[in-house]
Amino acid sequence: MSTRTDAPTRREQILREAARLFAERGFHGVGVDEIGAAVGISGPGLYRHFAGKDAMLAELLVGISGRLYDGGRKRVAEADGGPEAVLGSLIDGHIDFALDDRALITLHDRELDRLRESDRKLVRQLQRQYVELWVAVVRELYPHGTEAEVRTAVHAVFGLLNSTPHLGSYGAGLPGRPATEALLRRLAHGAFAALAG
Amino acid sequence: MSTRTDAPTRREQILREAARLFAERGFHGVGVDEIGAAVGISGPGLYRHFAGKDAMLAELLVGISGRLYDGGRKRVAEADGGPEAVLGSLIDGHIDFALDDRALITLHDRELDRLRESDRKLVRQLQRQYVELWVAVVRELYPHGTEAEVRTAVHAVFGLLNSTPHLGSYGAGLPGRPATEALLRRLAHGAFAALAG
DNA sequence: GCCTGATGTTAATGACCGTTAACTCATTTC
DNA sequence: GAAATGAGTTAACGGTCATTAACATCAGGC
Repeated sequence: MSTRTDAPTRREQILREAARLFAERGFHGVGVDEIGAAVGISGPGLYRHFAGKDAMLAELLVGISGRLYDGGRKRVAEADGGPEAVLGSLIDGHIDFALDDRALITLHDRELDRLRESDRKLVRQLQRQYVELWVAVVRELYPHGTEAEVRTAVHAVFGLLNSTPHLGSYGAGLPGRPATEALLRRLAHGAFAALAG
Repeated sequence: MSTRTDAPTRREQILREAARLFAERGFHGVGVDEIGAAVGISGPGLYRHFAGKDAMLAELLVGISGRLYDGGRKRVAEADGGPEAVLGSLIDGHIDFALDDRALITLHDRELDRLRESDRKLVRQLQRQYVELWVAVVRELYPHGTEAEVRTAVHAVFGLLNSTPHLGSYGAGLPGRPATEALLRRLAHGAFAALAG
């Protein structure tokens, strides 16, 4: 439980840069030499820290889905004020995540199939559990929707919240961070409200 | 102007299979031999129809953005009934597209940077023009929003509508096609309605 | 003052893969 | 009916790239 003011360890540096590069140019589009260069060492030097390129991707994806799920569970447990408050907290958490870790968001649904069977299973299970958190609370709020409908709606709202990485190409003229948060929050609530129909 | 009951030409076969494979495993993840095998010829045979693997991707991406933009323009021109009707028509069109061409949707925002500079520019320009169609009508409907806000909201709704490819991994238990259409339509309208604040 | 382990380095290896070469075969064209 | 053209084939080339080998450096612990 360190206070996280420590200097980042070499492994962490590598993971961060690898995430950035993978998100920019895809897993296959980035060479180990490039990743090495990004942290000031050269290609094969990485093998002192990771078993291979695949291992980096695996650690990134497992880590991200785990953090997402844990964060969600915590929010479900801690929010007080009924289902609306829980859903609001889940939305806020996901927005933070989407804006903080755009690179990982991109990776998360782009490179999943590059993983070994076992890792892929693990990631998918974490994803599914995270979705279940949302589905449970949304069904509580809008009980007349079918399970399938609600699940699809939750995925759709994820798509909405995860849309910010696509804005990068548009140069300037974006709203600032707090405005974007507020906007996404409003849109997500609006979409769910339409479920009541 | 053929009535499109013709047998698909070989080029078209190749493009369709290439799109499917690229979407499944990424551009770099698919070999030319595989693409060839999918249409019953072998790797290098493809070079009778395309200048190279890159050319296939380029044709797919330019084609898709072009069709999207043209469809949008047509709908803006033809819809009657004021901005709400136009927006409704744009949403319907995008939903059709997202459900019909999931593979291309996936490609569209995943492999854009594999293109030659000139093709990439063209695709981006078509994308931008398509977005502008939406931004114009949404601003008409919700005039108090800033340009940046509206643009971000439009992108977010694209994310929402394009979310269906991510559902594939979830096996059965999805709503049927018409139900999915209706649901996405409702969610999109709900999100935009929240812009009014 | 050495030994050891952690962390790098560069050079070599080997697989994969896009592309080209050289050649075959059927079909159309004159 | 020969010539040309279109559509394939297999074999070879060449580059890229992850991974491994072999070697270097340098910190601490004893």
